[in-house]
Amino acid sequence: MLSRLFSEVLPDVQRLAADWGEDTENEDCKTNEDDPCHLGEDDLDDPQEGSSRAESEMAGDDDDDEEAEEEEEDENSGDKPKKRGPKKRKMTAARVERSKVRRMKANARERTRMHDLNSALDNLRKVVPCYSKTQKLSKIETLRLAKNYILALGEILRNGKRPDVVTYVQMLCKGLSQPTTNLVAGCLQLNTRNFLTEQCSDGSRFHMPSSPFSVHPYPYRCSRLSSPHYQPGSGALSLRGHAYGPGYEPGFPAGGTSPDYSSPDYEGQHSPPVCLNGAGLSGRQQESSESDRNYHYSMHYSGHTTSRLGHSMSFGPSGARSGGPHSENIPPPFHDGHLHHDRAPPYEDLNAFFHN
DNA sequence: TAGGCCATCTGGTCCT
DNA sequence: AGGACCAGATGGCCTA
Repeated sequence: MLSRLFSEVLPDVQRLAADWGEDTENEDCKTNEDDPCHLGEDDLDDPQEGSSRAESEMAGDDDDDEEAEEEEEDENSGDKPKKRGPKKRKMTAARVERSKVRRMKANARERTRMHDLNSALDNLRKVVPCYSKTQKLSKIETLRLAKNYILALGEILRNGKRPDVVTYVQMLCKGLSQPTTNLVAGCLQLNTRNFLTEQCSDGSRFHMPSSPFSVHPYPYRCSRLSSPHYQPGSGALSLRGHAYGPGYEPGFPAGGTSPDYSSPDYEGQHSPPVCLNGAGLSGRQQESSESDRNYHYSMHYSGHTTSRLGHSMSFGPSGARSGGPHSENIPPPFHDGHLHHDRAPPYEDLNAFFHN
């Protein structure tokens, strides 16, 4: 039955397709297997409904036959009043197939595009003050934090002096969600504490490192477990309303006790290194058991390693495309799997720019 | 279970 | 025609 129907209808379909300048021998259907854009390999395993639906449609000939039959009926129904306007192209079987293939290609492109976008976002995550491979900032928070970070750095450069930590954190956290705010505050606080112990022998005041981008001698241990002041869920580090809670250290330059950032040491210096503790980011904790293992959360500044500048400067609008899909122009040290203190954040660019 | 976040599909629009 | 981009819809996953 089906074969008879097929043999009767197919010639008409082929003739119609030929009338429209399309060849039913067109390799579109075959290209589904050869097309690089075709959903193959993992795509075929994609549990997404749409894909499976499209594939099931691709596999089914009955639908096409029905459509072809309908078209034949339409052709014969000359009694009906003709519609005005541009004649709508009939969906021949070939056109249906082409449409499906086009849709699948478009889906594949869209996936690739979103993957590129996400990889770019990942790279952005790595250069904003808080970064963790296991507890990623959400997309929107990453963008907000990046915007605030740029504004903060610009403000620092404009004023020529460094704000106190509280102000700095407030600048960074403007408009961020409470968990992210806590996170950033926790980062800065922990890092400040580290610098107090490492570089400020007097211990009375927070000081920025004397070198603009001094490299940390070792990766900071910034997990929640490493912070004796962190209290899970307490919101202790909230900057909203200056509710610092038990995590806040009185020795910080809050209020009017701001250090003398106008000292010559500060010329051209940038924001303090910050690191990420494992706490405070709600909803994104993928492997809580990893909190013990993830100590390499810090941002590290290395202004003297200008040899990396060339790599950093390779960031650009065309960077994402030049290396093909999923490949940003990121030098190897930026990729996951490296210790973060090996990374050369683009602060160097800023530094180099103002020292040229 | 509700809400947040995310990946994917999909159709529309604009541009080449 | 086809690609890029966008926004809406949908469903999955995770956490509080």
